Amino acid sequence: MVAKRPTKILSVKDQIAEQLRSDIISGELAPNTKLNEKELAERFGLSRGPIRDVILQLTKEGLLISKNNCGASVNSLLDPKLQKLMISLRRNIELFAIDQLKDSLTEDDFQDLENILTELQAAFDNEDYTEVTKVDISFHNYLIYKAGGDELVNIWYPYVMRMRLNYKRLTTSSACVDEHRLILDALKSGDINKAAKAVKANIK
Amino acid sequence: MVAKRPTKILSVKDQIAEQLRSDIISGELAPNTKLNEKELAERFGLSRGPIRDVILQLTKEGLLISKNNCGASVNSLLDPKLQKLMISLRRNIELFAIDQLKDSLTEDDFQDLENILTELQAAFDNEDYTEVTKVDISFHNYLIYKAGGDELVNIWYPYVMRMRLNYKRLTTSSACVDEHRLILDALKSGDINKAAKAVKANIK
DNA sequence: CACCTGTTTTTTGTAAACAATAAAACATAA
DNA sequence: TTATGTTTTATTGTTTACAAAAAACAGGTG
Repeated sequence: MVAKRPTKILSVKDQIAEQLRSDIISGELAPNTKLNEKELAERFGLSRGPIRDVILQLTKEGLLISKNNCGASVNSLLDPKLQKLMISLRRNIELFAIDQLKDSLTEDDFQDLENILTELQAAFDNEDYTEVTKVDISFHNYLIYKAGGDELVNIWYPYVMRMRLNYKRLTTSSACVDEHRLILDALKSGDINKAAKAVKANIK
Repeated sequence: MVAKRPTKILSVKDQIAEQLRSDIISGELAPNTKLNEKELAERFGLSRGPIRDVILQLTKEGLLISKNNCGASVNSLLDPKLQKLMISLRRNIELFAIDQLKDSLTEDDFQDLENILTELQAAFDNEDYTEVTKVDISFHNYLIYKAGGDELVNIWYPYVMRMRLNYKRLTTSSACVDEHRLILDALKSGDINKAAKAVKANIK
């Protein structure tokens, strides 16, 4: 049998979560917007059960905020102090990942990362900034997962999402692509310090 | 009207979550134990709905691990590398909290913290180590909440719980009380550096 | 005996009805 | 007009029933 890259199967809930995250990141769902379970259920053609699960999940990720018997709404922007803390925490995690990956990245990995960069550039060219954000995240996610699996992704992901809330309008400059190019090239050349520097420069 | 400290009202789900956390921390629910929704529902005298919510919540906290259509089980111990990372992250958060609290702690706060220390000592004397853990956490939680509210607590809490999994059997030494005493005294004297040092020494 | 295959059983995922709580609208009295 | 208390409405929390998936089991085949 041919070795095939496993195609990612997403559960219903994961797909809905993904969609809501996009809506929040894109600004379609502005901070403090109240989410109505019934409406969401109708929108996605489901019952309220799975919707409630997704809401709980996004609440734990910090994108939503829920109060007992009062429903959930889109969280507001982070206090600047907390945002600085989060940047520091996320850097800490990503630098850890880089360090772990020192010698374990294969040619296949580099190819995957190259492909992601291509997608990133394409998203820019299409001016699809929601997609840019998603691809950007997927680049980092690739490294984080490779370094620490689901466990590490789970502690990292909330920071990324929470921070994105604060950067609604991504600086449209394609500096984003360049920054990730720097990271990838440093990794390819095996220069960990350079990679670490590039990562630090990218997370801000 | 007399100023009264607001009594904490816990939702049904929060109480169940609390109980399950205790069971996991105490070791009653060992790593890799599979949780059955129906059994849990019967144990707590509820239907499966709220139980599922709690399971999802504890999964996000890292105490449980869930797979689609396969249920949830108690998470296993952290890889030592990841544990080191988590210690570093948690220190980062708690040092931030100390820094924020520099000038904002009141006499009431100090009294509250003193009371917690008294509870901690009492739990030790009773050799109720599950309670010790809970009170220990509540001490830190007090500071974290004071410094950054629910937002900060939410990013901090998972680290604490996840780390506790690794320290099943708390070193029974009452050094724990002393360590927290050091933190509190440093805070009282307004010596931030000393407080920071004491916190670092306590998180390990 | 190992291995595969189809069936039964158990468990989780989803849907829909019901109960309880909170928000809103309204009426009443100071 | 404002404040308070009541009724109505809307929304969330919970239960129950049903559908789908996974696990356990049994029988047949090499």
